[in-house]
Amino acid sequence: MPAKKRVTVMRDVAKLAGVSHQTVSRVLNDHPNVKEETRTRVLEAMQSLNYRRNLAARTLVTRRSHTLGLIGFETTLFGPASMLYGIEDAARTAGYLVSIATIRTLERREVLEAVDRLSQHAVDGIIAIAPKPSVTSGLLQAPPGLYCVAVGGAGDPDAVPTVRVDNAAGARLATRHLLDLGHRTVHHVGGPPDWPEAQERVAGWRDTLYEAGAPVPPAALDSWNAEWGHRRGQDLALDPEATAIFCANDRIALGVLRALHEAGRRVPEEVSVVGFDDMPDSGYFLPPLTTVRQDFAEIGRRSLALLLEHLVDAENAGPPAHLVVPPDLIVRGSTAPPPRR
Amino acid sequence: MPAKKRVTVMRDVAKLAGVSHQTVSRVLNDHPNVKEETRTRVLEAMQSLNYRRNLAARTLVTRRSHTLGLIGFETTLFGPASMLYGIEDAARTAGYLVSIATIRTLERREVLEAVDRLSQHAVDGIIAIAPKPSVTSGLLQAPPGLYCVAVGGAGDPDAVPTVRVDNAAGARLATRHLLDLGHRTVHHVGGPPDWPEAQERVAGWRDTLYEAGAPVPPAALDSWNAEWGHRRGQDLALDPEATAIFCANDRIALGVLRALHEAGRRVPEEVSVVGFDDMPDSGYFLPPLTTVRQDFAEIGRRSLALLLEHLVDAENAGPPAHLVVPPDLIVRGSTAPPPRR
DNA sequence: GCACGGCGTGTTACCGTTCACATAGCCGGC
DNA sequence: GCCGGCTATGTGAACGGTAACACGCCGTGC
Repeated sequence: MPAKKRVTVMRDVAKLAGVSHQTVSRVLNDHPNVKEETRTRVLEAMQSLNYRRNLAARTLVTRRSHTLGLIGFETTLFGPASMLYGIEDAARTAGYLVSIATIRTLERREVLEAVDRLSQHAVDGIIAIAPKPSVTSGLLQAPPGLYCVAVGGAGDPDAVPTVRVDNAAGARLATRHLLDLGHRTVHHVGGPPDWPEAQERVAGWRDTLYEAGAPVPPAALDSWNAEWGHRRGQDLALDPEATAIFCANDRIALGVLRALHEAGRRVPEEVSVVGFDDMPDSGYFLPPLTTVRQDFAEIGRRSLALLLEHLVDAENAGPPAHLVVPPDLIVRGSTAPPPRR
Repeated sequence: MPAKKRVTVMRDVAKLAGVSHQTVSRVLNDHPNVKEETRTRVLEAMQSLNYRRNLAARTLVTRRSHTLGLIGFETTLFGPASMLYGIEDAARTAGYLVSIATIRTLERREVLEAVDRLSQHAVDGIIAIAPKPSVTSGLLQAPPGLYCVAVGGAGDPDAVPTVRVDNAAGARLATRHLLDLGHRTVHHVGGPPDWPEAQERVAGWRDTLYEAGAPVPPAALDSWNAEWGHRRGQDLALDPEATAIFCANDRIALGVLRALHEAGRRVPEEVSVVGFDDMPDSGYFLPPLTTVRQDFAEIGRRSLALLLEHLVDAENAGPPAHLVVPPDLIVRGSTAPPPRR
C-alpha cells in the first residue's frame, strides 16, 4: 500500500527543522524570542515542504477567522458593487478575506438571517451596506462580541458605528456649482423618499438654495432609476424657467438628459444637469455628465479601519464612531451658464 | 469572581438533554439511527441554549468549510456583479457561504495569489469569473483537491470545467431578429478584440449574415464602454446603408444611440439598434433597448452545481464539463423594419 | 438455546493550531 | 558562588467538533 498522501502540517516542518512545533508556531506569528538562526532554519523548512498553515485549526483556538462578513443589498447596481469592491480591497490589504451575504429585501428578518449565517462562519466582524434603518437595527441583534459597522445612508442610532458619504455636502457642491454659474435656482429630481441618502441630498440642495436666497422649487422624489428621471425630465422640459437640474444619481440624470434632448432643450446651452455617483459611463453621456463622485475606496478603508480598531481594543470602546467621507464634484460638459434672455 | 461567560457547545447541549455529545452530533448531521424521542429532546435542548455549532471545529476535522471562493474581475461592472450575485444566490440556497477575492488585472500572477488566499482559508472549491484564458490557466495551479470552475468567456483548455453564456447564440438571435425585420444586413460594434466573449459575438453575428446570404460589413472591435460606442456610432450615422446595428453590449449601445440621435438619425424609424446584457436601465433608454439577456442566475446555479457534483463524488471524475447557458432576446422599442426607400 | 445482525448510544481518538506553563542555559550583581 | 531574571525552547493541554469503534439490547432464524 502506497504511503498515504498527506498535507504537510506544523509537525512536519518542526521535524525537518529539528525544533518543536511550538517554535514553528512562534516563527509564524512573529514572536520575539526566537533565535535568528532558528528562524531561518524553520522558514527554509516551511519553504521546502510548501507548508501552509491550517486556518481552521487556528480559528478554532484563537476565535479569530481573519474573515469578515459583508451584508449587501442590490449588489448588482453600481453603488453597492463599488462599496463591496472598496471594502474587499481594504480588507485584502489588511490580510482579511471577505465573505458576502446578500439580502434580497431590506427587511429586518433578512438582515438577521445574514448576520446569523456570517456569525456561524465565525467572521471577526461585519460590515453592512445599510441604506435604510431596518438594516442597522438588524445589526443590533448580532451576538455579543461580533462587531458591526453600517456603511451607507442610515446612520440613526448610537449603537452601531457608521461610515457614510456626506450626501448633503455632495448636494451642496452640485447646487452651489449651478448657482455659481449664474442660474437663478436649481431643480431637484430626487431618489426614493424613504431612503435617508435621498433625503440628505434633498436637504443639502434645499439648504444651499435657502442660503443663497434662491427660490426653492418643490422637490420631486420617486426612485433611483432612469425611467423616473425621464418621466420627471419631461415635465421639467416644459418649464422654461428650469435651467438647472440636480439629479439624485446618474441614472436619473440619464433619463433627464434623454427627456430634455427629446423635447429639444439643449444641454448645457439651455439646461444644465448634474448627477450623483459618477457611474462608469457618465463621462460619456451626451454631453458628459457633471456629477458628484463618492470615494468608495475611502469608505471601504474607513469602515475596515473602524472594525480593526475595535478588534484590537475591544474592551474600552467609547460611543460608536460616525465617519463621514466628503464627496467630490466632477465638472464635465453638462453644466454651463444659463442662456441669456 | 463571576462565572466566566462561555458560549454553549455541544457538551452543554448533551448534558441538558442527558445524552452524549456524539448523539448531539448525530442529530445535527441527520444520522439515521437516533430515536425520535431522543432527537426531539436534543433539539429542544439546542433551542433553549441557543446552540450554534462551531464551524471552525467542524472544518478542522471534516476538511470541508462549506465556504467557496469566488475570483472576480471588475466586479463593479454590471456583468461581473451580476455573476457574483447569481453565484452567491445559488450558493446560499445550497448552504454555502461565498468568500470573494477580486483581482485588479487579469494577469496569471494575480490569479495565483487569489487562489492561494482562498485555499488557505480552506474553501471547498473556487468559481472564477474568467473572461480571458490567463485566468483559466491560473486556476490550473490550484492545489490538488481544490476544484475550480471557470465561468465566463474563456473556455479553452480541457482541464478546467466551464460555464458560460452562449455568446454566439445571443449574437445570432440579435442578428436574426434584425434580418427578419427586413434589414438588408447588420453592422456590428464589438468589444475588445482580445476577449473571447467579444470574439464569439462577432462569430455569431458573422455566421448569421453568411447563412442569410447578407453582405458582411467589417466588424469594428475596441472596448466595452459607451465612449467607443459613441465614436463608432458617429461613423455609422454617416452611412445611409447602415440601418441595423448590433452592439456587443448595452454600454456600447448607449453610445451608439447617442451618436445617432446627435446625427439626427431616428431610432428605430431610420436605424435599429440591439445591445447585449440587459443592464438595469436599458429598458429606459430612449428608445428602450432591444437587447440580449444573459441568465446570470442560471449561470450561478450551474457553476455551483458543477462544483457540488464534484465535491460529493470527487474520485471518478470524467473529463471536465462545459456547460453553455442560452441567452434570450428581449425585444423593445429600438428595433423596427428598415425605412422604405 | 444460541449465534447473529441491526439499532441506539457511549467512549475515545484525532483534526492542526495556539496558549500556559515548565525548563535549561546564560549573564550580571552582590 | 549563588540567585534572580531574561532568553530560547519544549511539553502538554485545550479548542469543539466528527469518525471509528465498542457495547448492550432486542428480535430472528435454525
